Amino acid sequence: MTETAPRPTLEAVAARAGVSRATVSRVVNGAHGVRDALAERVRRAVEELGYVPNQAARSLVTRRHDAVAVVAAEPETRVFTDPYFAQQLRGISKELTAHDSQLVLLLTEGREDHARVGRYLAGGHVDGALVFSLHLDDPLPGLVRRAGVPTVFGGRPGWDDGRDDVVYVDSDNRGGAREAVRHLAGLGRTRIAHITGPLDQTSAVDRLAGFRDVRADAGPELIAHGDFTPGGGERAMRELLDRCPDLDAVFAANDLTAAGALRVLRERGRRVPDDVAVVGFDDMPPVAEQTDPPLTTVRQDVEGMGRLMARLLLRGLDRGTAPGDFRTTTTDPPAGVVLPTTLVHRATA
Amino acid sequence: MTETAPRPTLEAVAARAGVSRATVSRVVNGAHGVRDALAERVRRAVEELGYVPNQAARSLVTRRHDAVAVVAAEPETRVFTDPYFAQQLRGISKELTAHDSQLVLLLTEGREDHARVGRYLAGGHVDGALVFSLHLDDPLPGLVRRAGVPTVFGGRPGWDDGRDDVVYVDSDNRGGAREAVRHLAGLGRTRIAHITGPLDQTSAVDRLAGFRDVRADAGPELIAHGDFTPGGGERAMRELLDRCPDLDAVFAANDLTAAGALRVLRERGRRVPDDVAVVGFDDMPPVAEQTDPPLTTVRQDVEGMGRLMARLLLRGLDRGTAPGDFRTTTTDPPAGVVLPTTLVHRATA
DNA sequence: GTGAAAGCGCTAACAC
DNA sequence: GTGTTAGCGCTTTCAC
Repeated sequence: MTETAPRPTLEAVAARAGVSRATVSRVVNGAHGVRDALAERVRRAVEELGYVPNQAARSLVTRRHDAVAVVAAEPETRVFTDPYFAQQLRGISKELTAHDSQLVLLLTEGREDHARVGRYLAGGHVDGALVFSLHLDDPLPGLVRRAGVPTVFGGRPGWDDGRDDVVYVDSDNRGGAREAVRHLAGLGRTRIAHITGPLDQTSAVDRLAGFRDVRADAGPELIAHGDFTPGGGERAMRELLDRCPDLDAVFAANDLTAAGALRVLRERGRRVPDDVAVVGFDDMPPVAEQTDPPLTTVRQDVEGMGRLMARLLLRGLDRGTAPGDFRTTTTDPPAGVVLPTTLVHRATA
Repeated sequence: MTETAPRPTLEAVAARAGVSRATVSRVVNGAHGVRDALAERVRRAVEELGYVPNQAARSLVTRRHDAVAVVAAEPETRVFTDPYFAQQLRGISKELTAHDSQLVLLLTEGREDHARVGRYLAGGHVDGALVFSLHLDDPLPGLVRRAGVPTVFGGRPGWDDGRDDVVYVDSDNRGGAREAVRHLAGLGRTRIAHITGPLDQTSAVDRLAGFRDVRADAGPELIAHGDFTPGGGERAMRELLDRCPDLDAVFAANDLTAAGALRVLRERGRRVPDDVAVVGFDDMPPVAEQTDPPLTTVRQDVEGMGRLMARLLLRGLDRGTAPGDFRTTTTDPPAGVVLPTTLVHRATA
């Protein structure tokens, strides 16, 4: 893997093809207005020399990089075990590929990583950034703003920064939650409980809000806090059953939580959905379809969210205007795009 | 996220601080030999202007990028669901961070991605690459070689390319397998079977070789092919039991395979380890500890492998010599580094 | 249509 | 110690 051999430059190709650097540049960049014969000669020289443009030199003058950073906090390798993230990334990847842009994944594990990522972004390696602002107090949003890189967020960011020109893509967490709870109510359930997600994430906050929209009168005994994990779901479900043995429905903040809740319900001898109906959120295939019984849940199009994030970013870049400037354009797309959710009926409600 | 404001340049900082560009450069790069007073003035100017060095310009002259690419084939989002990969990545990440180098994860989903990744690597964005050569026929190794970037491989690459200066880090798959099988033999087992991994990966090939080293006389009826998944393990185990109902031990090519095998053994009424002893490979905590009974398995230090890969690459870069050149140096570290494995005794053997 | 020349922002000799 | 200067490899006016 040695090959410290000096790469050929534009100059070398020009010499070999017997043309000027300008002409080679035109051919390499697919510009028009170069006579076919010449273009062919240039292409052959490129081929023979194995010429590859030096991106640093190119970026220095064009200020474009054809690369987009995806910044993800990676606490405890979670990013890699979370199918949610993988799906979103796949959507992003597809869109960027179509645009011939390179995806650069930047992981942050700790505070010291933040500085490095900040430098990387500000240093002009990428045209823009896609950021998952996982928590309300996440330093990432501030960091990318300071880096001055066009950015689109995945999930509504907390109001940590005062600006309202933040571009983000989110699911209709609140609306989806409402639909779930209404469905439960429509089934005739009257004592509907909610197991929340970690309330330092807007998605969890919004789902709780949706629950409250429909059950404004729900007492605190019907709400238990989870953390988006099965373990959290189990704990919360036990709490709920202890406080409220006669509950007849549960809206869990996500599928994993619901899976944990189902386990506890079975363990306590409650039949699902006869005694207690359950609805989840996410519709992660490996989870929702595998629960026993299969989970009724709110589906969000995670891959679509990823794709849309990338599209918004690229669109902004193409216009030569940062995404944040959308609102000032005539078409005026909203700064935040919220994707609809759909209720998927399976066996638990 | 607007901020199309032009970034300040070295020039601007120099002007503000009333010094030359060279001096600013020295201060910014932490060089010695700048009088404190001046350095302080420069630092203030940097601060006030919010100056961040333009990496493209810097790389253009230094030919360094302080970034390393990790190239991973991502078939079916597998990379993200595989704890093995996550662990390795964590090791890499730690080492790079310590060296103040940025990790850039390049995912490839299809053939068209390969060309883009090739361009990215050859385009001079990174100082080196860490590549997981998953399969024997993987195009990635050839691709990075053509890109001419110093590279270290994770796992022994197949002999697809004729060069022997390939640097790689691997576990002692063969030795570990031998130890596993010897342990089984030491238990007095005489009909020891093996469930292989996918034989287009060298790790699977090597583990099979280790098995054969100890049981050269094992007939083909004692070997079944798996694919490193629980499902494959189940299928292979059924085959083995059908062909060879009296087998008394199984060496599975990895933990997931072993987990599948255990399920089938239970289903068929075989007691583990009394009737059939089982040993796995990997010691992935979430898998090996959770099987019923807990799995005896061969542990490999995956995070350590990742760390070592990064270290080898960085060491080569620091010397100004590509890793492949190690063999020509006096210290002469081997091109391939093989990490030892250890047998972890739990309940299945 | 093609070439010449002027930089993009930075570092590294080399003078002073 | 500090400044001056010459590029790194490329794109892009602007002449021809």
